[in-house]
Amino acid sequence: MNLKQLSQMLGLSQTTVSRALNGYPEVNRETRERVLKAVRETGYRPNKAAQRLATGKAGSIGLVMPTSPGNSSDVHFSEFLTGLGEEALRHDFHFVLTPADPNDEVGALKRLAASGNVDALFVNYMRGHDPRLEMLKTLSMPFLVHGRSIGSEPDYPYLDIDNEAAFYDATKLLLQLGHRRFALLNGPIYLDFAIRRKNGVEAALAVWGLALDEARVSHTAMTDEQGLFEMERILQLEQRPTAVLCSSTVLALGAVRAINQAKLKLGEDISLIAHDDVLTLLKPESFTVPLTTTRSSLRAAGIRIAERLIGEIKHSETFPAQELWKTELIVRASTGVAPAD
Amino acid sequence: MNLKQLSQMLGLSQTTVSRALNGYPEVNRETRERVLKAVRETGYRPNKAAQRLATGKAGSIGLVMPTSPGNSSDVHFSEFLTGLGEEALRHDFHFVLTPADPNDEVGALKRLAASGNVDALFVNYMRGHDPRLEMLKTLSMPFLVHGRSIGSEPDYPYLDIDNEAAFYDATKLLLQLGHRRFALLNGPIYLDFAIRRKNGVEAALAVWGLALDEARVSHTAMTDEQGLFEMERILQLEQRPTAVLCSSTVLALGAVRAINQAKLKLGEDISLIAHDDVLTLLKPESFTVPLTTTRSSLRAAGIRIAERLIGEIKHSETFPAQELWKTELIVRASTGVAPAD
DNA sequence: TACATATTTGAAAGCGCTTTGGAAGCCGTG
DNA sequence: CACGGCTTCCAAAGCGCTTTCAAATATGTA
Repeated sequence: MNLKQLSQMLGLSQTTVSRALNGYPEVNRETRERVLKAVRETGYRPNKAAQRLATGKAGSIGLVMPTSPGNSSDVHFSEFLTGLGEEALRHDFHFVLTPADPNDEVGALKRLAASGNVDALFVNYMRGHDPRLEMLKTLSMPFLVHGRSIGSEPDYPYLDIDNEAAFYDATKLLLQLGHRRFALLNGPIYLDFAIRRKNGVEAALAVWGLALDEARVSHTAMTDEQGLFEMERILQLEQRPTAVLCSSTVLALGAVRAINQAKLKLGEDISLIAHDDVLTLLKPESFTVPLTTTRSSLRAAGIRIAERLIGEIKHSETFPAQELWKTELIVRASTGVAPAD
Repeated sequence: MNLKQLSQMLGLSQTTVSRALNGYPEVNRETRERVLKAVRETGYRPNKAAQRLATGKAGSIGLVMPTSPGNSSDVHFSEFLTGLGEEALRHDFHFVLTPADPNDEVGALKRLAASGNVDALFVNYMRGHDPRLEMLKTLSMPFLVHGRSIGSEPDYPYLDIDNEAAFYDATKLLLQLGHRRFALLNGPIYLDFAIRRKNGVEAALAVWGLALDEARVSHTAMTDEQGLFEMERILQLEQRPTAVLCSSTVLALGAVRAINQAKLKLGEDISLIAHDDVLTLLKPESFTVPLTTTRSSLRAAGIRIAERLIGEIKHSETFPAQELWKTELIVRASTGVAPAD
């Protein structure tokens, strides 16, 4: 069933049917309803390739699948993708995926753009001074960055959360509770968000005239295993910290296990604040001791990013190029007054 | 730059240029070379949408991204995808991805097929009597299954490894070494491969007149954390097993940790065989005690599946509909003679 | 009533490619 | 020389949609 057949069936021209379907105003209400009814009955679906050829729009967003160790296929990425997918589905968009050699992400992106299969690009897992940015700017294809790239001119469209403020505030809370010795379980140091979070912690400490002890900082993949491992290590240091900041609830999962194994009481002997991406599988409120968190939904970010990209493609809408979301500091039982020395 | 311009530039017809590019035989060698040279110089890339409209081939494979807990975004899936991607890249194919609600995988698949964006479908993470099969069969679009679905008529095209034989052989080896008490750390029981692997173990035990004690079996997500957890549990049972079979080296990672923590010697006090998907990040030979494994490369499976699907789409080649790969039993230090009681 | 203005529809021209159905030129053969 | 058969090329007809331009009808105004 194609447009021609459908329009003949209805005794209308292809023009009118096409217009009715695409929501143009200049078609009579009755006619439009008649068309929509027929579509429902026949199950007609416009041919994408034809649409694409006619409009030049592909109806899809390209993304390069990260396959490098440390960020590949982790639970955060999948949570984000779910959001992206939800919104895309709503607009009948889809993703085109290229799994790429981590050493050739720029090339993969370039090929994806040249393939003519996508009309917008999306990148994430930004690094400091990320080389992909330069390339994207030369491309004359809409793109959107999730996160930012410290060290690069911020003249590109992005959606990011205010990582620095989040960790600044979290640290400040802990400082106010009397904590003076801090640990930080962070993501890979080459990633932008990790850099900013660390900056946030350091900035808050500086206000109190304190510095972050590098020995109590870890930069690892964001898995619970790493969390366990690093927390165990840090707890064995002399002068163990009384406060811990975690870049993810996944890391916190391991960290909490280490804390329990060390027979320390969370929220009493040691306080912990984690960043909560609102993962479906891991809720900070359902930890034995509910976790204080800085919260920002990764899925919501996915939805928003899809919304922006699709809007740009469809109606060449312009969105604020740069969005910086505030995180929410939610205090639960894992933070308490610092223990007396 | 489009075909028309290119052909005018060359003083040829579009027909000839198109034929030259697509490798048709009825074009003079000189002419073809002239065309190819011009393509290289101008950087001409045929418009995909137009090709697709003209040929009806989309040049892409659809897949539904599993987002359900337990199989979402795990390291196995990403390894497989890398293989798929490698081969696809070679043929200028790409994937179209739909993240789906785990309760509506059938619907997602259907929409993907109807979208006209793909010309073949791929499914994996097969379950017993998988409902997706019925749907795929009605679709008149090539598809390929990774794995099989026990309980369904095996009349669909698939690529699978012989899970039953793999675990049969592994168990047999252990039996021959004198082991009599077995544990099995398996994947989720609703997944086909888990069912078959368990069957393999039981079949081998039956030959010796033994049965698998359900208390020593676990069905969990294939993470190292679960491996650790379950192995700890099993080691605390009275009459602990002397031999362990793991459905993945990832599970084995945790299991080995539990074994070490229990101060047991791998390959002496307790033997272990894991199934090795040849993950880039986790090599059984680099465990402290190298692991005996049943090996079959997940990435190779990805490559083969892409090859088959793309071949079918491009040249309507027909491949053997059903392939069952044998796994390789590789003996290393983690298996030894059963300890005297 | 006549004319201007909305409102609604349609014919036809693409979008950039593939492919069908010839046709031109060349060769060898009888 | 005439003819069939190759080889090599081309004109033109789609593929199924969108969109421009124009026409037809309905509505309002003087």
